[in-house]
Amino acid sequence: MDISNPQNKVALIAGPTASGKTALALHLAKSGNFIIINADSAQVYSDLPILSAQPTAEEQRSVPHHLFGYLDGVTPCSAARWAADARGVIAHAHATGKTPILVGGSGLYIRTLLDGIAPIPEVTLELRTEIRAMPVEQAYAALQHYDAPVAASLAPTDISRITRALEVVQSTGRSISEWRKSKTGGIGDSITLRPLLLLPPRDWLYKRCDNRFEMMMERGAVAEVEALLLRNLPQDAPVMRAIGVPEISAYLNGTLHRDEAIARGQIATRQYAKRQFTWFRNQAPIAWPRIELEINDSNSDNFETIFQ
RNA sequence: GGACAGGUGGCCGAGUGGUUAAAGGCAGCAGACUGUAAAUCUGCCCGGUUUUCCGUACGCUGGUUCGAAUCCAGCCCUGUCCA
Repeated sequence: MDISNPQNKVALIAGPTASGKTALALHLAKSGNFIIINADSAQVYSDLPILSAQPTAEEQRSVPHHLFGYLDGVTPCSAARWAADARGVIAHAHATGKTPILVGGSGLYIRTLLDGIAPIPEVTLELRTEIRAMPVEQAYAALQHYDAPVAASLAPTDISRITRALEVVQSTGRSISEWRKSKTGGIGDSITLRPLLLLPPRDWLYKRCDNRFEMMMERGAVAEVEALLLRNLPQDAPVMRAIGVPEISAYLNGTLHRDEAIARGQIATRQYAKRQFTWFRNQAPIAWPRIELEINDSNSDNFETIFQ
């Protein structure tokens, strides 16, 4: 245990996209010996600094930032992968007397870091690719055959969960529901968490989503997607489905006009914010403080209590 | 001025006499959520406190019919074409 940081404090600022997390974290981080750690599943990729709304290079220089753009788009991230990486960064921060601030909107990632996750062995790329190539009906039928109870618990249309359950039984010979009876790797019990959930007014949030996407378009999002497309990554790679990539791709290949691409990108952003809102509102521990205010420069200081 | 085409629920768009509160899609709202989660999926979605209930509804007005979004007449509006 490190004497300079006896409490192993970890701050967390979570909330939907465009809720002002990044700015708030940066603002608060400047007041002390902090580092900022990304907790967003799209901001991990180096291919999308603009479209995934990573802090600017300048911002990243003002305070140490970690796990932003640290993976190449060919490497799909996962909750477990990110959690392991975050664990390492946090341990190092604590060892050097710094307090990490986790900032992000990926609820599952954050939960995995804190609570751990089922210790399921890595699934081979071959099997995974094979299973993901299956149409839903076929995948569901296969799951009914290999793991009927889990199949029964899932909607026959839920391709994402069906394929995961299927790849797990097929590669380990054991039901995913069995695996899930245990969780490993969570650090929640060994740290002092200072969480803060940002759940601002909906109309304010949506306006910011709209503005943000337009700003991205003006600041190079198109060129970013253009470069990404040249890489010919698989369509289902996480980077390829980041908000804005499909919309801007459609614009680039002439399927959509610029205005339509923007409108759709804005809608996708808002819908995503909405989903995150629902996640944090209902999935996060009730004890976590919820801030239902609009975050801005004039009230940011009020949240310094998060670090006390 | 004339000829066609068309006006459907917030938007797009099916429906051409009853089984239609009106397919489907979009947007919106609510929810789920353990390894690609910026993913994936579910419910609601004209109004009325639940309903096999009531009201209102397919440009407007009137008509035909047991019954009309669907047929007829007139009017208004939109698009394309001819003048």
